[in-house]
Amino acid sequence: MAISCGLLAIFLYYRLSTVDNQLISFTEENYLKIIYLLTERHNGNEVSTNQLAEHTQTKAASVSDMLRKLAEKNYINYRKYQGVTLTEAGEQIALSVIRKHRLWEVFLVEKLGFGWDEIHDIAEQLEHIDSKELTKRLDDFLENPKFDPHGDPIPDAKGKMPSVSYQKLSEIPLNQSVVMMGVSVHSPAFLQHLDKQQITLGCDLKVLEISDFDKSYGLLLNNDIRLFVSNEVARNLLVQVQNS
Amino acid sequence: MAISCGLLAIFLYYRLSTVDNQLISFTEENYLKIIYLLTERHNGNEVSTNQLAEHTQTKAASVSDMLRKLAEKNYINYRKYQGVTLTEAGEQIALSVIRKHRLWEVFLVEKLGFGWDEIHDIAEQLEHIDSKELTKRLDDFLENPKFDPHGDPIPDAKGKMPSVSYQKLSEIPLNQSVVMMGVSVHSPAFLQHLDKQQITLGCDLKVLEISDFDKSYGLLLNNDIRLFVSNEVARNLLVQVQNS
DNA sequence: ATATATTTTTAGACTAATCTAAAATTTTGT
DNA sequence: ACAAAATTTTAGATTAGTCTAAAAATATAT
Ligand SMILES: [Mn+2]
Ligand SMILES: [Mn+2]
Ligand SMILES: [Mn+2]
Ligand SMILES: [Mn+2]
Repeated sequence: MAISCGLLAIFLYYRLSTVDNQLISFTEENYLKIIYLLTERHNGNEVSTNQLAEHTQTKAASVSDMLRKLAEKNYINYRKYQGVTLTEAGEQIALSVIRKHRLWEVFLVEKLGFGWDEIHDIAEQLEHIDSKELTKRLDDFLENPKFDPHGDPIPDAKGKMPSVSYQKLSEIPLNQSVVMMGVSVHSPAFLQHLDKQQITLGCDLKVLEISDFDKSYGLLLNNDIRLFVSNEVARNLLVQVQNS
Repeated sequence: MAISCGLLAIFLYYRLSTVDNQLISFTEENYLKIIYLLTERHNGNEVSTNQLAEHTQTKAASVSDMLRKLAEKNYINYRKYQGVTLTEAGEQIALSVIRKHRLWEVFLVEKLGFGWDEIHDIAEQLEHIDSKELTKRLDDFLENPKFDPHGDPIPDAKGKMPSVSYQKLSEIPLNQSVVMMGVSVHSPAFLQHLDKQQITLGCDLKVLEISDFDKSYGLLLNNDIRLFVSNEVARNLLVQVQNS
């Protein structure tokens, strides 16, 4: 009985980063991850302080402090009032965190049977577990998945994000058959809404009509079922034309 | 692409405890866990400030501060200068952390193929992941293990620690056949030392002699192999007489 | 029993991450 | 182009967790 033994508890806010042996906190990892994702969403444009405040659930003043600190550590390119982008070092940390987040999400769905709407908050915690060997073995255990349960691509062990070319369903011409590849909103409410209509990753979709009345989309699902989804839904479904 | 969505990042030092909806930090969880394990090791006697300082890798002054705080939250019984024990509330938190630690250790060995000497530090991180549903599903996925890879019992979901009755190999009479059930030291060095001699959980051991020269133990392993282990090793092997 | 040694607590200080309020800068609208 | 609005940064505080040094309490040893 009894755990113990010497180094029983070396915990907390700091761990040795896997990237360049600089100390990095959970908080810093989260900022870098969010900057990466927002930059990606804005096609490479700078991320603003207010945007970061919104996504970190803090105030702009707190973000300014953190940006100064991240800039000192050379994780971000920062000119006051001008927004930020990641440096190469910062991007590598962000990609490592995103890789872990998405691998754990695959684990939660494929191995533990969670629904895709239940996993994000748990992955927010697991993404900070620091062990290169663990990530490697998890990746193998999951058979090296390339996409997470929301269709998001998983960066590889070398920190390279696969490029994907998805389009919004709302931008696809009528009667063009496409495959459902991902979602651009990850809220449980949205994902559960899709579940109810049997819209899942990999399903076949075809826009048959756009209603004059409310701009909702009349779809053919899996060449079989007719259904309507709101314009909002159509704009958040990411699809790809059949690759023949 | 892009994760994001509203509550993307609610992180850090505080989470809602699963036990009684009081906020509890990683640090507090670690103190409670260590108090539990040291109390167990001392057969229910109070744990001292200096012992905690050693095991938390901090100084006695820091421990005193934390003890005041844990006592205010009614997680420990604390009279100044007299050491501490856990309250029922504190014990439940400790057992929840220990349960998660040991379940994750089983996962790392059984599913990811880690050696029993490689898992402790990773489990130190994973034990703080806060999701009752995750723990429940992990437990099922692992087929409800009762012991971790070091032979330590896993507390059940209701927070009850199974009682085990192991003896040190050094206290077993000569020629008594016993089963190897656990280790009382968890250092990688000790575990690797056992690996080299093929001493594993569940193996059969019999003390054939205790050397007059250096008090080392001459053993019969699995009714087959003769080997010597140091007195130190014999005192840290936990065994049980065959339950017929 | 009393002096000495050990352990524990307190006092005062520091860092990371956060906040509010105020000042500085940039953007927008006419 | 310039005033008003919005955004961002700075100033000054707060909290959790830690530290060192000093004081207080307890344990030990003759
Ligand atoms: Mn997610
Ligand atoms: Mn995802
Ligand atoms: Mn362990
Ligand atoms: Mn263990």
